[in-house]
Amino acid sequence: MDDNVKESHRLILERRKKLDILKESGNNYLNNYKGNTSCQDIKKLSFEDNTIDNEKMSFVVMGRMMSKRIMGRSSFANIKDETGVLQFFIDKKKLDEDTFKVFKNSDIGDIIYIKGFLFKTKTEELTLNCDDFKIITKSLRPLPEKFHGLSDQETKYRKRYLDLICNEDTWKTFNERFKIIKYIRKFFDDQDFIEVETPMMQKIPGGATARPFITHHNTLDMDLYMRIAPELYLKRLIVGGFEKIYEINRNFRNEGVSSKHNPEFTMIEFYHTYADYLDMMNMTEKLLKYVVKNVKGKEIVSYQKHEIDFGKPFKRVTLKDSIIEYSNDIDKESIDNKDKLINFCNSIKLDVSNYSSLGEIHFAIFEKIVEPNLVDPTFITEYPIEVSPLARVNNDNPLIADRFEFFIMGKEIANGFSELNDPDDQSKRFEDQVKLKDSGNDEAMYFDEDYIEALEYGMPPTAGEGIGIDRLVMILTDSPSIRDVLLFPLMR
RNA sequence: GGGGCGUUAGCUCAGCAUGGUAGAGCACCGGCCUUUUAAGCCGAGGGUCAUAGGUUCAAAUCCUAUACGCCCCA
Repeated sequence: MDDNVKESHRLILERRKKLDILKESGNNYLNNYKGNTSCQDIKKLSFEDNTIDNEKMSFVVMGRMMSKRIMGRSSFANIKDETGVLQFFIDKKKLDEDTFKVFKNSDIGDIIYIKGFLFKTKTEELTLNCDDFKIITKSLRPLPEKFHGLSDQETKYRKRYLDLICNEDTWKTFNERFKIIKYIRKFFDDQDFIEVETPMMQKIPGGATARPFITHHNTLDMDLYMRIAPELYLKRLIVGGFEKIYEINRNFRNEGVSSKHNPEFTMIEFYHTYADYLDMMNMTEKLLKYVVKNVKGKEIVSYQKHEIDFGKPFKRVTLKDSIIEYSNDIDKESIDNKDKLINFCNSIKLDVSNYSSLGEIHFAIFEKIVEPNLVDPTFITEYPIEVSPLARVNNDNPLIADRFEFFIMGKEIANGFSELNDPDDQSKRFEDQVKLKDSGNDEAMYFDEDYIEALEYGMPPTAGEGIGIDRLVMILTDSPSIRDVLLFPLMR
């Protein structure tokens, strides 16, 4: 109650008084009013094309009033709907007295109904000349300032609805986000992939190395984990007979919050039987080119003043070659020399004392010196087997997995591989993960016996991949922070 | 976890180095105004200067701590 009184400062009280006046006249949160067109559709019309016939046409637009310019007898104002903004005109002498009073008492932010015919102003702007005006929903709080809008980052994130009302850029970003997701779906649907759903709450969190969130089921008195990835369930479906599937959904990882990390984030994972990781790379390249073409309408996308060319073939480099390329001190001779590598790590202040294998050290070096530099769309291949516990081992080299990761602007966008379908090998890999977990690595995987059992029934050779949707959206919408592409990012 | 920056009217921001009764624009309220578009002109109102301490005759301003946010690093 006290909070309410405190919140009800003068601006709100004034608007509440206006609401009371509306209520007295019977206009109490009206409904049952519908527009017959949109701001955008009106703007497509023109007198020159003879697409406007004021004799026969009466336009009704519903939306939010965004600005108001009163000049005695005549007034101009703007209405905004989902499609855009339209100017309307009010002539005091033309409206009946009560209706004009309603307009006079309207506030910026009110949801309104306007009806009238079209004309062109001196400055050639198509404008709706109103013969009726109603306040449909009273807005009790003043909107942020009309010119600067809402620019406080914190308020933008916490009160996203205001950000959406005031900032065209925000509106555009989220429209693009959902357009990107739409085209990703279309890409897979058109190739007869089936969209499936798998558990968000899992007894054993699997499919990635990450710390999970724990939750609790009361009546079963059982702890459950929010999923860190859907992977192991999707592969159970492959065992079950699905051959092409995908899932677009949220994953939850209990790690730090930063401009690149939100505790919940969206991934697509997709699986294709009788395909391998090379097929997945080709498919990824096709998918991204398809999405960029359809969403951006061009091949070159600029991100934070860098130009990213999606038109040319994506680079493909092995992990070891990438290390050699981005370090001055390591060459073909020393890349597999552990002592030299450790010396190099010390020289770049990279602590690898917890790692015993060459593969882990390679991977650590890669993450530190190569990853941030992968600006152009680039596939990295030949990942060490130790850091790829769910991937199939390469036929020719037992130290590497048939796996790739894909990077743009130093961000890991995708991770894919030929799936490990040998249950005994998978069992050993899980055991290695459990050892890591026991030695204190709380991101290591659990042993999932049920999954091993599924593999024992036989999973056809399959390739699978996950793509981080948020990071992709960041790049395609030129957004510096993941929070800019999440409607409601987690705020403390 | 470490470092830097920030928090002043509903919104966007000055003011702070050098302490002396809180400022502007937008919004809102009243008046004028028949083609405006950041409309204009005249007038009025609006503040726990993030929070809690401290220094001082006196703190938005200096100091300390805390909260929240942003950026960089691990």
